[in-house]
Amino acid sequence: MELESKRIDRRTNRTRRQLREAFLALILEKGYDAVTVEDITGRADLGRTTFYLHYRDKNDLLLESLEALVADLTGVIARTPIADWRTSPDPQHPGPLQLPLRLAFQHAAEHADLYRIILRGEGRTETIERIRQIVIEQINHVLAVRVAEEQVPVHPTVPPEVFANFFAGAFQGVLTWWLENDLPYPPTEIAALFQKILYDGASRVLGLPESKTGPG
Amino acid sequence: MELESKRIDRRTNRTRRQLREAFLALILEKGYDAVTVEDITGRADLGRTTFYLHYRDKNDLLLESLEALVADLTGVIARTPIADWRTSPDPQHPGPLQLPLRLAFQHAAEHADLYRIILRGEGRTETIERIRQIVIEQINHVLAVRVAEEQVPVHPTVPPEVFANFFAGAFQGVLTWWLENDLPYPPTEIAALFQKILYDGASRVLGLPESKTGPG
Amino acid sequence: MELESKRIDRRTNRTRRQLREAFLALILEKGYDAVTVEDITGRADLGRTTFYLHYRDKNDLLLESLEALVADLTGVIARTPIADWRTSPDPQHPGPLQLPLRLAFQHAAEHADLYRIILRGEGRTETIERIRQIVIEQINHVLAVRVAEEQVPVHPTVPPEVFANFFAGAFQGVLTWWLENDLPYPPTEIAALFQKILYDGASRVLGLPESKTGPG
Amino acid sequence: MELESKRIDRRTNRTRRQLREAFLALILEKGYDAVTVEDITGRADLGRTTFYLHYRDKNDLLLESLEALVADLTGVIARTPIADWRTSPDPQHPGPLQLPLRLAFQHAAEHADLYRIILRGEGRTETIERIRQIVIEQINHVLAVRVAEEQVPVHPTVPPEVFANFFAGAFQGVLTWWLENDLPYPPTEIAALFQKILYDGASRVLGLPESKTGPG
DNA sequence: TCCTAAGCGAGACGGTACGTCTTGTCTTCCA
DNA sequence: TGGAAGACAAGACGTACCGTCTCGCTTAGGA
Repeated sequence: MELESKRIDRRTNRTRRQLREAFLALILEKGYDAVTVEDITGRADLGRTTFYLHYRDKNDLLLESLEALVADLTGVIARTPIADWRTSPDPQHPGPLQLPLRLAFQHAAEHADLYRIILRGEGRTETIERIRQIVIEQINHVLAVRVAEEQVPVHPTVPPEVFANFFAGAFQGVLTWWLENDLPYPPTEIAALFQKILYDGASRVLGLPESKTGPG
Repeated sequence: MELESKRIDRRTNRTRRQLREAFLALILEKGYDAVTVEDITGRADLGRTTFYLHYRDKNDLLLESLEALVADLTGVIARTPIADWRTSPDPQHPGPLQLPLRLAFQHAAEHADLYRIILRGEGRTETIERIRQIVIEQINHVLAVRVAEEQVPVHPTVPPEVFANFFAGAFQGVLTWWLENDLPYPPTEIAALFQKILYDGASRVLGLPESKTGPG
Repeated sequence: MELESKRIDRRTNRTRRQLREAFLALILEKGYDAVTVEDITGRADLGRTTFYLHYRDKNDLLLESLEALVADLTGVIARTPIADWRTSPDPQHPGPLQLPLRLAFQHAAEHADLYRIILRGEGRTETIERIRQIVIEQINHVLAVRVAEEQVPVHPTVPPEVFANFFAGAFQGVLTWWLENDLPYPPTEIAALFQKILYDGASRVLGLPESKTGPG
Repeated sequence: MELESKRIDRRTNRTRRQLREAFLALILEKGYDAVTVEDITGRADLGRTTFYLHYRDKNDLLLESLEALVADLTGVIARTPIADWRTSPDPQHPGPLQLPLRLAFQHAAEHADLYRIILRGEGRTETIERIRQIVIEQINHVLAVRVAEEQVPVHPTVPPEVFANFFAGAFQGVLTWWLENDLPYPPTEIAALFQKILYDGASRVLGLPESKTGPG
């Protein structure tokens, strides 16, 4: 394993970091499309050739950062015992994905710039789609677990796919707004607000007269 | 009115339409970035120069279509009496925006290709953002009306902005999924599903144990 | 003949004159290459289409003027009896081409702007070459006449072609200088100076010690 | 010296030579105006971009060659001792500029193609004008020296400027004819013919009856 | 006096060339 | 051996003119 990276020159890491940082800064300044390779190497004080020594193109460089970020997030979530997902951090308001949601908001707060880049769709919308898929998979997983393990009678008034995309979209919407407005609430709180709307529904949240149908 | 359009050559409309159609088709085939002006004029059987006679650049051409679409949608909604918004089409399940939501899904069904282009973020994400803003404005408008006219006690357990972005994101999420999967439900039905999740909340929809808190 | 120009609108002449004058003025201002058809019609207060109604292209328009000029000059010369060529206007200093030379300088004075344009090589060097050829033909004609009619023993120390090109070049050189310096001498005088150098030779004109060889 | 040309890629010289040669060949084939940059790079087997890497435009490329040529010619003349100008190569027929004239014809013979291009007025007439000015300066220089150093009584029957332009024009005329007719005489001989006409005058050369006026 | 052929303007259109910009490859040199 | 410098090809861009064409308006001269 790792055969190819035998003995990486110390400079290599430095160079790659310079390129990465220059690029991210430039994206936030001018937008992905407007940034040229020459901009990046200029800002990083490197020759244009050097860029191609490390990355195939602009997108390759960005993906490196984004992949790392995605990996980090999924790692953080994977390291929490699934038993805690429902009740933690707040056993008063149990709900599936409580913990992962909070962790996601926290993760976004810690890497706000990168998340902004992603959510603005800068890195060719693929990444935003990647994250969407991760969210959807987690939801499907949880839904499946509920059916299988918890013996809940399955009467899906709403097709799981619709629900999952509703969830993922709402999450993206709230997260984007939160980041673009410079985190007006702490991560825990925005996570709680999100869950309140999601689980209780607009009718209760807004104090609307209840619909006449039951839960399905 | 129409003072500025003195006396337009009859050919003009034909030419612009050809360009528009060629471009939209090409975007769906190869994606916005990969389409060159020469591709467009080639497909439209026109000279490259002619393109620049009508549009400043690729984006200008796309925006024309998108602006028209947005204007059409807002027109459709504006023409419905606001009194019908809550109770129609289904007085059994009243809810603000019932009608506009259904109209939006119907509009998307009628212009599925264009909506796909927009929701994939092809036309430089500005348009997707435009639509988001329109949705958010409508929501804010309805929330304001409720407070002002209906004398509902205002106890916003959730800040309106958070709710609006939740709503807009969820809508975008469901709409995207629906279009990318070739409209697996009729517009009325997907609109109903969306409203069920939104108004009733995930807990009731999925049959989860209710949270212990009331509506706010 | 002239069947095609049945009934020429009076405007036509006016239009062509406007175009011609605008073009010549513009050439003197910016040089032939830099003048566009739009420049011309703009200056002439006409539509671009109208230009092509009368001329095939820029060069065609210029040629019209130049052809007229050349025709005029050859006409003027042709109308003088060849018997006068040698001795008039100054019988004291007889010399072939005395009269045509003076007429040419006078003609240039009367149409100084057009001649400037020609001699600067603006109208694609063809015209300058045309005039050169006319001069050379006249010289050859005179040389031939001398040999044939005057029974002069032919001992051409200098090949006629060389002499003719020497002559034509010298003429062009003096004429150009004269026009570019705003006619510092009257036509008669510059013609006389030219002939003095040409016929007497630099040695006598400059007071150099004579060459040891005779006339040939 | 040469500080600016730090370290030029070896390919550069090769590339520039290819471009130069392709261009000159094409000018002789189709004329300056009809040659496009793509023609040049096509012939030179280079990319169009590469052209702009080395030259600003077509004219810039041509000027490089022409400047070099002019510099070479003036260099050749400047290296001859001025004492030899009058009597060499032929002390029998002394005359100012004898040597430079012969050198000029020889130079033209060695670079016939380039001279043809110049004399046809291809390179925007500036260069032809440059050479004219050089000739005129040399003549003025010689005339001034004669007056100052040789104590010749100054009775300029002909203004020096007129004489200089006569000379320059005649030289251009003979040179052009000589080149366009593929050098029908060796350089030495055409130089001698030119000087014979110039110094002896047309009357003696053609065997005309002498004018009654003396040299001044 | 009408009416009709022309001159004319406006502008769409295809085409060619331009000069610029960015990309990615490759080569050579330097530390 | 990593990096800098820079030549090069490829190809898209947006602009500038060109010459052609069509469409209507205006106007002058013959019926």
